Amino acid sequence: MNRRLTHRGRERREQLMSEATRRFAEHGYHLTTVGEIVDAVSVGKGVFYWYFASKEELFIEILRDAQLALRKHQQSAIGSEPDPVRRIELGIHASMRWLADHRPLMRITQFAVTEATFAEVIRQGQETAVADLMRHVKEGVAEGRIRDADPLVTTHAILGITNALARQFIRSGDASIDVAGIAAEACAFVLHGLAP
Amino acid sequence: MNRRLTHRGRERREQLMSEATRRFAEHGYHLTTVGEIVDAVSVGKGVFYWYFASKEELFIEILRDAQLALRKHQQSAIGSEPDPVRRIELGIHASMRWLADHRPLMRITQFAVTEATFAEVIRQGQETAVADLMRHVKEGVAEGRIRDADPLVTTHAILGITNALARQFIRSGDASIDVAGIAAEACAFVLHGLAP
Amino acid sequence: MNRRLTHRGRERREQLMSEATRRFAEHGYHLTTVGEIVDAVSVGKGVFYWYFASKEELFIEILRDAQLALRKHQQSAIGSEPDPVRRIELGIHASMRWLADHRPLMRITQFAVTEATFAEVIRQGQETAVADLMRHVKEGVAEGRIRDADPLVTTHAILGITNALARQFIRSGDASIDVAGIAAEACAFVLHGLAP
Amino acid sequence: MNRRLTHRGRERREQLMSEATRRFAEHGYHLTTVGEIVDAVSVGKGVFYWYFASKEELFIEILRDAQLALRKHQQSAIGSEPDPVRRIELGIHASMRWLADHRPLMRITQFAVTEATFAEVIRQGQETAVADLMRHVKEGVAEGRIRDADPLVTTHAILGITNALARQFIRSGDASIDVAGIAAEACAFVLHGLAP
DNA sequence: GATGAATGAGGTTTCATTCAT
DNA sequence: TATGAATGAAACCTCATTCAT
Repeated sequence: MNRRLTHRGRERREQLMSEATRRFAEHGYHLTTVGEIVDAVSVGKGVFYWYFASKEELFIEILRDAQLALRKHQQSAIGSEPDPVRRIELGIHASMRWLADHRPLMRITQFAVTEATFAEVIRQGQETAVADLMRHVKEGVAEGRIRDADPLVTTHAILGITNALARQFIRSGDASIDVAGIAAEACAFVLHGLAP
Repeated sequence: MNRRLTHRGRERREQLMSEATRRFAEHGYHLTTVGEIVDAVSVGKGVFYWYFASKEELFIEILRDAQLALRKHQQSAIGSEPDPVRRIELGIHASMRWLADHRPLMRITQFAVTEATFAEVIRQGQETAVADLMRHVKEGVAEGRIRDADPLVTTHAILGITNALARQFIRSGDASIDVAGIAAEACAFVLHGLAP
Repeated sequence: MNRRLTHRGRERREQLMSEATRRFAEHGYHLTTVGEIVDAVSVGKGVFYWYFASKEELFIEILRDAQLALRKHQQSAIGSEPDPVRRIELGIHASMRWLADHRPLMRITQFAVTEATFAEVIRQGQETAVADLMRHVKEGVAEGRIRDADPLVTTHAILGITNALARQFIRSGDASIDVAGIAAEACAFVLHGLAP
Repeated sequence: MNRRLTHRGRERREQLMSEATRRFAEHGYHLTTVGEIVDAVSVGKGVFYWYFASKEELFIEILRDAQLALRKHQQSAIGSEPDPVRRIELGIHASMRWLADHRPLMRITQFAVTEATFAEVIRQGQETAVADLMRHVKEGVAEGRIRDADPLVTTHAILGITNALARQFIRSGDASIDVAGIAAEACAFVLHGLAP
């Protein structure tokens, strides 16, 4: 499946990926058929298998790309900010922004979490995300800026809030949503919890 | 499907549901076949369709039962506690306990979230859960015990933390996990966020 | 695939096997499709997979049955004949008779020889056939009734003649062929070669 | 497909044929794909169809070439030997030698026998081989050197032995096999059968 | 109540062949 | 000559559901 592609080939491939992404997001992996995808792009079925080894492999590729892109977006947002707490805030804002800009990928990832087939890919992505974030948490604890609790739990709590709010408030296609506002509320909760 | 069942009939039905629950949790909805379920219970396919209108209906029933049971468990744990913050804590502990005791149902619910087919059922359950919790939050805000932010967001943040930690730390079959400890950490984060 | 079958079920299964045998013999394994077979029997595709795990498994079953049946036929023809040379003659006659009566199975076996997929099954059948025949050959050599050459080669030579003549003279559907005559000529050649 | 080819063109063509021969011999006709062949030779699919009208035509060409080459080899080995029995012996030796030197072609021929598609080609080759050999047999009978049986049957018996022993003892890639020895045993059997 | 049998649309994938470049 | 891309029929197989017994 590592073909050398012409310009036209690269375009086709991306066309198929984007159509597949849309449909996977809308109906999930199992209810999306290869037939639908190729019909939507108006090509024969063979084309699909010219560019992708299988439906599963395509899904995994989409998934990996998404994880990579989100991470890159976070890193570029955080830059070289020295304050660990500030880094966490920047990360939350960046994630929220990216998820809002790539809703289908958000849904695909959420779906993949529930399928044993993709567990390994998800696990790797999670692991990286946790490692990235936990670094900031530990540093914050060391500097006395963050409550001294189990950093792994703290990390998962932060991720949990971010994802839950993203899922709830920016899942739908409604573009008018105040993404920055949601991110700000997430940050506030992360920083203070329920404390008034 | 509202049959009057004999004693033996009720047993069969429950046997099928429990087997289905186990398999849905392990392989997901789509990869679990009716054939597998009836084979595992050693009955013919006709039996399945005697008790359930369809695979989908069965799944929905499992889902509804789970949501109901979790809610009951929470309510009985909260009792008539007057302090809203304390009620939230009790709710978190109860949820964590119940999820740990019903891991397959936790996984099934997580799966259902991603399927359009079950969106409505999930939405209803969520709505109830949010309403239940938000009552405490609003009361806490009114009493000045809780930071005055959008109560809906706050509610989802609390749910997000609870679910994320449950998913992460209670998902596996490992029975030796310190459920109460996880719940306590969740409460701590909910109450203080990162604040030291 | 070890189902308990009803009477009707057993009939269906045999109907499918016999239709498949006919077609495998006529067009070979690859050019015979499951669709053709079930259409010829006027059932849905699922029926095929209810009775057989796969097209390949069905083919193997036909093959094994054929090998077994031919061997039984040979053994019952040979009975307890004490003379090893006579046993060989009886075996040749029996083989020729059976092959003439089961032409499709003859063709299927000949086809299977050329497919790596079925090599193992064929090898086992061959091994048994060689062992059966070689016993007579060795005994004949010991009694001075058979030329003292490598018994394995001698055995394969006898099998080679039998199969070649069967293939050539009784392959076609022409029922008027003098099977016993062919068998007699095969025996004559086996006994004397070209010697006048 | 009767193109005038450049030198390089002829080389390409032979390269494709030799790769195809190898693969047809190893996996059979149906399981060998045009894609595999062109990939192995590192050319595009178009090249294949530039040199050959179809996969089938290619196979037939390989088959015809093989039959022709074997026949030439036999004839040159027999030369102008006057003794018909000796000619048969020389033919057996030559066949065995050639088959040992061209194992893939031996396998391809054996496969082709079982496919209706190639029946005609095989029939023609067989016919020629039978005619060639039968001439010697008839002459031998006329000279009283060969038992007076149906010459057609005798001819097929000789071919049957030769092919069976070749198949059994020369099929594998094992180069250490005593080809001349096998041929000698084949001749012995042909000359005397089982007679001591 | 219960079973084995049957359905058949629909799933993923393959592959000989053709075509535009 | 040569390639990558495209075709699309057809292959094998699955499975929710229904039905006759």
